[in-house]
Amino acid sequence: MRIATWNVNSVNARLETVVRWFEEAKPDVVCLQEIKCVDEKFPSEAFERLGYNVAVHGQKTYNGVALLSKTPLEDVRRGLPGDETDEQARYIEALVSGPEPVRVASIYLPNGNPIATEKFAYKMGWMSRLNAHARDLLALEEPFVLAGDYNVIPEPRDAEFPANWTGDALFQPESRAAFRALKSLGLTEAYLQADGAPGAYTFWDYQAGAWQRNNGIRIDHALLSPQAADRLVGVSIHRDVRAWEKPSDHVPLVVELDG
DNA sequence: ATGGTAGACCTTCTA
Repeated sequence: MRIATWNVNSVNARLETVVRWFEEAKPDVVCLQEIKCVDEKFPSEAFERLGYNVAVHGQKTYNGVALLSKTPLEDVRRGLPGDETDEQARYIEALVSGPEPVRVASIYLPNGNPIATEKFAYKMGWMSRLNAHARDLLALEEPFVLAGDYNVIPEPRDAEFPANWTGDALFQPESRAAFRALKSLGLTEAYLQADGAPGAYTFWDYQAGAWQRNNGIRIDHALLSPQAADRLVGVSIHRDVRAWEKPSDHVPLVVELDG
């Protein structure tokens, strides 16, 4: 089964592009981020027409995440546990049913810029809560995939111009350490399993000709539980989508699991 | 050092 993650930068502004990609890539499960709409404005019918079940955790104007699946979504959880006062819609998780069920989460980790503000503190707090939740999920000893826009550049090789990101929340030592800490819990980064080559970027800014200059970064990631990692067959980045008409600034990352 | 673009929405915020 193919599980994809894609920050679409407004699902309604991007609908034509998103539907086209669904038709071409035929993913089984998709984690969307930055849908930028409330639940009622999510274009569910467009995806249901393609045979997907839909679960949404939306928000007005900002953020918003969704899960789409060919098989029914059960046990849906909206919001990252650990802070009842957090109103930002950045996490949705569900059990993807089927002969070999997989729990899947769509993650939109806070950007955190500028550093030295409450935004960076929020990012670090969010990563700490994600770590705690991942520990809880690992205790279940089930296959699960945490996929999304992590807003973390893990290593210098994950940026075309790493020096440009000095002082940016995406490349701060604390952000990178928190990402490493997640992996240290026993999660497998799908990327490293299948493709260790540098330059495998997932984001190119709209500004300053970043795409034309290949000024990209790798910030969309998929972390797998041991039970999911055992089923990992491959990973691909749909880089060509960045050159389509009216593209998102992110491209889809697709993880293939056996079964 | 600045500004460049995109989206939601209404004037500025987020990225």
